Amino acid sequence: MNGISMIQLAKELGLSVSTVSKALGDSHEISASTKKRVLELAKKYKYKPNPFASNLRKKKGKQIAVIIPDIVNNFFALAVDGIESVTMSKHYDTFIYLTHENLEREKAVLEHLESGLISGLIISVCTGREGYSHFQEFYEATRLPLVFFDRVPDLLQFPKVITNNYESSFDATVMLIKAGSKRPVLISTTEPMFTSMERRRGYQDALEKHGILLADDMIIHCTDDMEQNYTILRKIFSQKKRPDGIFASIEKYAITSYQVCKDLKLAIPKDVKVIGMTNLRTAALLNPSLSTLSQPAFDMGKEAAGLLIKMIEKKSYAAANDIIVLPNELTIRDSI
Amino acid sequence: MNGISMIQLAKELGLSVSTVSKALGDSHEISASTKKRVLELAKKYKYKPNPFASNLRKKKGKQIAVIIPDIVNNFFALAVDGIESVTMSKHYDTFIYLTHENLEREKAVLEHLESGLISGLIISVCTGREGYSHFQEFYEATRLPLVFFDRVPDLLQFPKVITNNYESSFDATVMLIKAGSKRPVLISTTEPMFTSMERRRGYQDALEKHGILLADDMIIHCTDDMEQNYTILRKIFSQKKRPDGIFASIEKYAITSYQVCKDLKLAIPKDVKVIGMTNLRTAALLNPSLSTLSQPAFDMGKEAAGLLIKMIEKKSYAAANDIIVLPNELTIRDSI
DNA sequence: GGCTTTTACGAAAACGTTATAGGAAAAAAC
DNA sequence: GTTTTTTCCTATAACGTTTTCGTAAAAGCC
Repeated sequence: MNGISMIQLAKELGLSVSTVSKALGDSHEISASTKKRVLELAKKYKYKPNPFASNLRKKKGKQIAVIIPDIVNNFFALAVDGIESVTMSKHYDTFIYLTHENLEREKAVLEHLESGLISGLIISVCTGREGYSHFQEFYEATRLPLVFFDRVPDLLQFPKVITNNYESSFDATVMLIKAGSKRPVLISTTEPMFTSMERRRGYQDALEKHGILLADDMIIHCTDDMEQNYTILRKIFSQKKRPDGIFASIEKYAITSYQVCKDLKLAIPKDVKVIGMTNLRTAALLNPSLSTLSQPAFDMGKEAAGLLIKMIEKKSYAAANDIIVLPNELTIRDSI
Repeated sequence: MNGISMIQLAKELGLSVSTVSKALGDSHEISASTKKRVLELAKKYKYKPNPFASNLRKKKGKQIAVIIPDIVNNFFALAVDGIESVTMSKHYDTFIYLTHENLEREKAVLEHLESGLISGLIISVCTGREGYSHFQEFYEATRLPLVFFDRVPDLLQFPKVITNNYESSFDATVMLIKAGSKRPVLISTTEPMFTSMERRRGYQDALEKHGILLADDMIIHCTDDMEQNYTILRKIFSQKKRPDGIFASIEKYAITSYQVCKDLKLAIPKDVKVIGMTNLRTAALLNPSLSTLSQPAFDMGKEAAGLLIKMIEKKSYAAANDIIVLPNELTIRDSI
């Protein structure tokens, strides 16, 4: 419909289509002079190879997909930024799909991508109790390289980019305790996930090490629904025997915690000390400034994309169940 | 490489490829019984049409692209969320490209997309003084539908989704004045852009209407570089005759304004009253809570994507230089 | 029963590439 | 001068669809 095709180029040059194709591919079979002629005419007409024809013939393309639960979240936005910085420089195109923590949607996207539209996949899974067999199935069906980041399925043998969740959660909890919290709670997701498990382990071990008994109600499970979370937290913090410390293991939960404390007129950090796992740019500007455990989101995206492209381009990279671990950063501010 | 092809389906069914193709396309040329047989076998083998072959033959596909300056920005993240919600439901795939306010990058992406990879394009332009001829050229070359949102090139005849920037900026400025600001400044971009012009007009007219003389230094130009902005603002607010009100026309500027006021120990709203044009979810939690003029980002994305897909699917939709105007929302909090 | 129309399918071309195989001319080897 | 090798190009067959056209058989019509 739009631009000129290789066939037309060949015709005008008095060459065969295969010669033009090879010339554009800088093949050694083509003489320097011919290459020059071809390149010049191609440039003159702004020739662009048709990606569909090319992908069809080569049975692969330079398109990858990113599947994440949410984009309105600084962590994922930064990760996408990191991914895009790599795909851009390597001349890959990046599809984006949002699951909104909906497992069915995640499965649907995966099934859709079985068509072969892409050559690789970067995923941060949505919370779901049903296991991760759909990823395995996707891989069996397509044999496409996939890389997980942050929210990874621990049982599957795929390359992953994660952070030192256990250690940094341990440290964050210790900070809460040292700041004077006698009864710090963990706000976690309802769904079992490797990431949250690790954070939980860090939290628990820190409590244990400091002789604090872990009561059942000290691990608070929240959902993806902010209003529901508000209700849950408000109820807990309205109790007489309310917690005096919060380790919010997800960005959203930190925000809601602040909201609840504000509405219940609980002073931070006097009444409640808070550390939030978040990449909010405004953390320092909150009232009071929020102490954060932030993930190297941009770098995680970069690493994941770099790994994926390496896998796509080098077939040798078969035994790729690498796990890249990057460190989280603990920033203490006024909320503690 | 992966799944089964139509050819194999046809072979197993004892039908021709064309019959299978038509059956899967629910053509009237095919009997109900045959359709049923085809569908059943296709389902059994989880047949997925090869999108490259299909796109090549049909000369179009169900892929669109989104080009935005930034994703680590609540406004654009929400817009992408809105776009994705539509493309997802209409079974389109969405490419994402980030320009980071780099005009060369924007041009490069556009040129890359001239290959025909996509069937439509949604853009929010990056700040740049060189005009917008590359969009026109892209359109001439591809005849592909494009929709602009928020940051639109006012001179080009393309469909656009914008907000009532003039009116809402007027209102926001009036609020600052009524709150007692004698000398409210506008923090704007260095680059001339339709959006910022409109906001500026609203600001100016509000001043004029309230008898405040607009001095040269009351419109502060900031860039994309947050550190540089910090320096600029700090200098201005360190002066003896410093401003007593801020209308930050971009999310970033609001954050930096807070940072500067905090560092200079200027009390908000006592010393400086602030309204920020932003979609920050944490606006209410800032210290003090930030009064905002927020854009209906999600809905803008939805509208833009809806419009684009309508244009892609109905060829009749030629004279599409619609302009959809959505209202901004002014939320007064403690910063004023 | 002879005619036209409809139904239901198949053959083949096309979409624009890339890869394989082959071959003429030029260069190198002896 | 003949043989071998290298250089440089072409023809052709894919890749997996969709679409156009053609045509038997079935159905409708009088």
